[in-house]
Amino acid sequence: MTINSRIAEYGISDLSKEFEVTTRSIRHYEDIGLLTPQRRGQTRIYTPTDRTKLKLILRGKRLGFSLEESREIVEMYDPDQGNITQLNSLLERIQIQREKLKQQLHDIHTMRHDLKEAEAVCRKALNKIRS
Amino acid sequence: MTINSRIAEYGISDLSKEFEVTTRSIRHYEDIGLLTPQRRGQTRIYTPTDRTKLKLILRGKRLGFSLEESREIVEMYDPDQGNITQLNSLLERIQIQREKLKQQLHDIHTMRHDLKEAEAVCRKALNKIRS
DNA sequence: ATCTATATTTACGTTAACGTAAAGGTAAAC
DNA sequence: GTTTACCTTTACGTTAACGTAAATATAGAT
Repeated sequence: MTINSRIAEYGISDLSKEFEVTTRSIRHYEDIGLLTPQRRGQTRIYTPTDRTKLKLILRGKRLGFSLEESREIVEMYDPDQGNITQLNSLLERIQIQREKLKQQLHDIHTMRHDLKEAEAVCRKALNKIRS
Repeated sequence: MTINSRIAEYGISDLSKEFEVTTRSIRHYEDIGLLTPQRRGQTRIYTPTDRTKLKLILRGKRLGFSLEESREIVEMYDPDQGNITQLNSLLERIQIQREKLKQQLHDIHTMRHDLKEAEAVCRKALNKIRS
């Protein structure tokens, strides 16, 4: 894909390489409506916004989000700023995400602590063997 | 399940209720060798160690770990403290887990920041409507 | 004794998130 | 002008992590 590098746009393999994800996956995200790139002919052209959305999806994946959960995140980045009801529902979902992240944060801290212990036990065992 | 409550053991539905997970899932974890409860007759009896392992599995799930990834964690809690090679490989895997958690931690912080921004935008839009 | 609750095994079904292969279009390079 | 390197669509396949249903066992309550 030779894409104009002065105005910001990307080909599918550009994104594929940058984020180390297959083109199949990127197309899949489009299939389910998470991405909606433009077309030049029949070739997909991605804007910086598309790129950011992809980044959000992949970050979600690293945190164990399903694609449906990531859809929420993506929609928060690119919200339907319509009426008050929608905005309030958005605020609510933001709050729910916060809670989830809080729980994950707690889990990570606990797991880090456990790993420290595991390492200590391990090192002790090694020392015992050496002596 | 009526289980002796002085010595610590649990029935499958005890654990199911405590951790809000189906008995099917608990049996599944046994099917793939993540749990190995004793039997009384043909009924499963879980020790505190089993319970802890289950807790580790579920914590892993909340962080998006696959069951195979959680197997690593479980085995760290209950290691084959055999030879030096095994202990060193264990130390290595502990380090790998650390890296992964570090990345997740970073992702969480970024996402929290993004959520804050999203909320701000949202509140601004609400204020604009009201005025 | 029989109802109720909970346990078991077996086995087929389901969903998400892609993988993979086939068949073809396009455009620059040699 | 034909290879090379991409791009496309279509469609069937795969894996993980259970769900769900059926048939059966057991133990305590009425």
